[in-house]
Amino acid sequence: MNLNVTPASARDAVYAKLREQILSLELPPGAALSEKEASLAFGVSRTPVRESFVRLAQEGLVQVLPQRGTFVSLIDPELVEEARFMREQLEKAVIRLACASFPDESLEALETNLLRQRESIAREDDKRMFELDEAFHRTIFEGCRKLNTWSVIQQMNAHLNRSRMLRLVSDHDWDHLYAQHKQMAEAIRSRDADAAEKVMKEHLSLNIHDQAMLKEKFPQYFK
Amino acid sequence: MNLNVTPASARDAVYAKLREQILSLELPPGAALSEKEASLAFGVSRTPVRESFVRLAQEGLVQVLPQRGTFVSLIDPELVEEARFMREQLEKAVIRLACASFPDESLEALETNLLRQRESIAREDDKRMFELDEAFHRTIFEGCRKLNTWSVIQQMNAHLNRSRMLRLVSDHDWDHLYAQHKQMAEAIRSRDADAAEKVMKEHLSLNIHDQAMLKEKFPQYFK
DNA sequence: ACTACCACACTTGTATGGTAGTATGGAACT
DNA sequence: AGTTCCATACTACCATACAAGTGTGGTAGT
Repeated sequence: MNLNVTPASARDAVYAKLREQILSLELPPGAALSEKEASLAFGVSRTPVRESFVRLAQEGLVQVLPQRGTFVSLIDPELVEEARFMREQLEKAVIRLACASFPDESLEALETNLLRQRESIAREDDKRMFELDEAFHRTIFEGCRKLNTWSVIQQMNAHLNRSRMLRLVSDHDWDHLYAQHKQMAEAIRSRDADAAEKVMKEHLSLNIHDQAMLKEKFPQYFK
Repeated sequence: MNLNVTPASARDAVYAKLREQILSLELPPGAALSEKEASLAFGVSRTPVRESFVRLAQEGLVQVLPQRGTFVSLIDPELVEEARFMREQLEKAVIRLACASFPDESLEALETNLLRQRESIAREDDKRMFELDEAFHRTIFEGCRKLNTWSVIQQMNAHLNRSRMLRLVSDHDWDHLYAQHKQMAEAIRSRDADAAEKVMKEHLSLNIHDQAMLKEKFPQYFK
C-alpha cells in the first residue's frame, strides 16, 4: 500500500513550485533557469521540467530562447498596466451585476470575510490578509456565476502581483482597503450599482506613478 | 544548403495545426487524440506532440486524462457566454478610450479597412471578411496601445469562435456588421464615446438564445 | 598587440524506450 | 445465463540518449 500520495504529476508539481517562486520574486526577473539545473533541483528528469517551462512561457512568466537559455521574464510595465486595466473593467462590470442580483449566501460570505479581515488586520497577519482580499473578490464573481472570468483575472494578476511584491509589504494600507471592501458589500446589499462601480474603480487604480518609481529603484527587473 | 526552411520548431508547428483543426471543428469536440497517432500523422516524435498538448490543455482546448487519453474539449456554454461577456466589457472600455484619443493613422487604417470590407462583401468572400473583421477590432486596440488586451481577447475568442463555427457561414449578416463597424469609426472620429459604446455593445451581444438552439442541434458537442 | 579561428562547454530541441495506470473483451466459474 | 477475473492492448508519464545551435576562452597565426 502506497501512502506516499503523489499529489499530482511531477509536471504539475514543478510548474506550481516554479510559478510560486517567480511570483514571490524568489526567482527574480531576468534570472537564468535551465532545464538541467531545475531537473536536478526537483529530482526529476528534464521532461516534466520542460513541460512546465512550456506552460510558464505561455503565461509570459518565462522566456525561452532556443539553444540559449530560459529566463524569468522581465516585468513589462505596459503589460502590468494593461492587466490592471482589464481587471478594473471586468470587476466594475461584475460588481454592477452583483448589484442587480446576488444570492444571499454569497452576501453572507462577504460579511463573514469582512469580519475575518478585521481580525487579520488587528493581528497584522499580512499573508492571511492577502488571502482574504483575494477570497473577497472571488466571492463576488462566484455570486454572479462568473468564475471563468475570475480565472482569467487570476492569470493576469500574476504580472500585477509581481510588481506589487516589489513594494514593501508594510506599504499596504490595509485599513483603507478594508474600508473599500466594506463599502462594496454595502453597495451590493443596497443595490447601488453606481456607488459600487465607483468604489471598485478606486480600489483597483494603482497610479502609474508607482510603476515609474519602482522601475527607477529596480531597473534590472524591468523591460 | 537546406532550403526546407523549418518555419518554427516542430512543437509550434504541431500546436498551430492542431489549434486550427480544433477551431475549425475539423477535430470536433469530444474527438479522441493520442500522442502516438498525432506523432505519426505529423511525422515527428511524441515529444513535440506532448508539449503542444500541454499548451492546448492550458488554453482549455483539449482535456488530458492521465493514462486514459486526450480529448478535444466539449464546448462549455458557460465559458462561451463569459468569453462574450469579457470581450464586451473590454471592447466597450477600449472604444471609449479611442473616443478620447486616437492617432490619425489608426483612424485611416479603419477607413481603409472599411473599404475593403465593402469589397469583400460584394465578392461574398467570407474568409476575407472574417480577417477584416478581426483586423478592424485589432486596429482599435492598437490605436489605444492596448495590444496585450487584444491578445487576451484572442485567446478567449477560441471558445467563442468554435461556437460560432457551428452556425452556417451564410448565417452571417455581413451587411449589418459592416454598418456597425462604420458607425464605430464615425463615433471615434466625432469622439462620441456614448454612441461608440452603445454600438459596440450591440455588436458583441450574441443572444444566449442561439447558444441553446445550437446545443439542441449538436448535443454531442456540448458539455 | 591584435585578429581569426576553432574546440569545448553550455543551452534547448527531438527521438525513443520503459513504466504504470486504465479500459475492454473473452475465458472460466457460479 | 450471468458474473468474476485476468490477459491484453491501449493510454499518458517519465527518463534518457542524441542532435543541433550558441557563446566563450584559448590558441595559433599575422
